[in-house]
Amino acid sequence: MSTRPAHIVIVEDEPVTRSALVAYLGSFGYRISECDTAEKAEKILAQGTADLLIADINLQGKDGLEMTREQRARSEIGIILLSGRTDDVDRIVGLELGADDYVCKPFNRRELLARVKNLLRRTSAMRALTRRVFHFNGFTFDVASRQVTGPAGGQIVLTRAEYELLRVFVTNPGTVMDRDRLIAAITHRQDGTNTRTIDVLVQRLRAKLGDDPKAPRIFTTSHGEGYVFTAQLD
Amino acid sequence: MSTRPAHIVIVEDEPVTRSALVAYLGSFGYRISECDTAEKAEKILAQGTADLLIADINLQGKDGLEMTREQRARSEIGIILLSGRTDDVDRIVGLELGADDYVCKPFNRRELLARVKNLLRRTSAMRALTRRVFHFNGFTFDVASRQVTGPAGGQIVLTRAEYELLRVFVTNPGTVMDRDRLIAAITHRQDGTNTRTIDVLVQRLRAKLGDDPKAPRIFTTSHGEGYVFTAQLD
DNA sequence: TCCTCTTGTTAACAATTTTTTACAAATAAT
DNA sequence: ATTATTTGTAAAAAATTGTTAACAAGAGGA
Repeated sequence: MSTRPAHIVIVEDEPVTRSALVAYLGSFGYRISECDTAEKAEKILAQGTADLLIADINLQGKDGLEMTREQRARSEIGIILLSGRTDDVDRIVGLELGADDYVCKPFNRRELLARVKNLLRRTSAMRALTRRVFHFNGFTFDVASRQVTGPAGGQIVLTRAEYELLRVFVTNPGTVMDRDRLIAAITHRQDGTNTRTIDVLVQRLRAKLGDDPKAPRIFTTSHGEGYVFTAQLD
Repeated sequence: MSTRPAHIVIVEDEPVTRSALVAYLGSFGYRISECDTAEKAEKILAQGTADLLIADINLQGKDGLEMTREQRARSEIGIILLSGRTDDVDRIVGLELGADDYVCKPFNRRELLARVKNLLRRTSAMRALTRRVFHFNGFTFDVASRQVTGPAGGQIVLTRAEYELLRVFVTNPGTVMDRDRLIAAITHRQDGTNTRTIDVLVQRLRAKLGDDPKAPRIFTTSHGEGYVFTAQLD
């Protein structure tokens, strides 16, 4: 079965270790995104396409433990922590935060690969089942079934692009996202899609959810930057 | 979470370690079955009710590695291996056989508990995928007998291709699958079958299960990509 | 074998969705 | 206030999908 390769995000600020990881795992056909800071990794994770996160526990700025806490709050992505120290406390804290595994450096590549494989087997099954439902301004958005229910209770049918766009917004509330990022999240095409497509899609979402651009409550325009989801999620 | 407690099978021939494990994990509400040999454990595992296997790697007779190999061939149960030695080779072999984790004695109880929790979170999702009878939107789909029963109770007869297609959908809920992948799943031919065949088959499935493409609840079109099964499995 | 029936496949055209284009309206800067 | 830039909207164009119908390939029976 020729299914798409798993997407692994690697966060490691030590260049040697990082490139070794990227090269080794990449050679097994995985799609790899490499980052040197938590912030860059989170941009990629926000798109919701990643299957596995491999993060160093000691990063400049936000560290692997903090990333684990934040990711676990919002997704069921697989998490493997890397650490230079063999510290019992660190390891237990990481695992209790929800990291699936904790590997100490220097690690054996074959062992890491085996752990990656086993974990991906678990998460690929999980991803299909996790049900995520968002509530905002009286609307209900079920990501799995792709259904939106309005305040009055009626079904609101979204097209694929509208659904993808709403999913990106809802999973990144309060974050201004530029058109390029939004396009990357919704398009299935290779070539460069016109950024104005986003404006049209936002307009259609606004029309379907009854949001007025002059007094926006859900999708707010950030002039010169992009759009933000400004509804309160509850 | 008010579901039944997870069922953990512990195989350890050293009485002290075993009773400590049983007492500790049992105190967190798990249902524990304890054994001192692989053979006794397999009798329990054969019932198919277990969620997690914790096995010592060095047992009299059949050992933990052999158990891992055998269990992995037939089920997706979670497996944690225990070992007295800190042996790289043993650990890698265990992981490559499909064990989810490998813990060296003497282990920290809190760490083991964290690993058990994390793994159970993964396997509970997975168990749903190895199901052979699916329920969704009032329908019952028995994969083995190829029978579909409608909400009203009547039998719905599927053709071979329709059955294969429904099986692929139901075993990959929430995953957008392109037409090539769906064709590969339903046809046994090598030559290039027209991808539009899928559209026609999806249409026929929709007709038989009463799904409206304009407001889909079961088979959702992902424009430019393929189709997704978006019914909630329960 | 021939016929009949069922299923799988293809083709054609209608309907829908996505993307582009064009222009009006709004915003920010000079 | 004027200008340039950016966004909102509508409508057309391009791409994709829904639907129907017809044809082909097998299966089973007379």
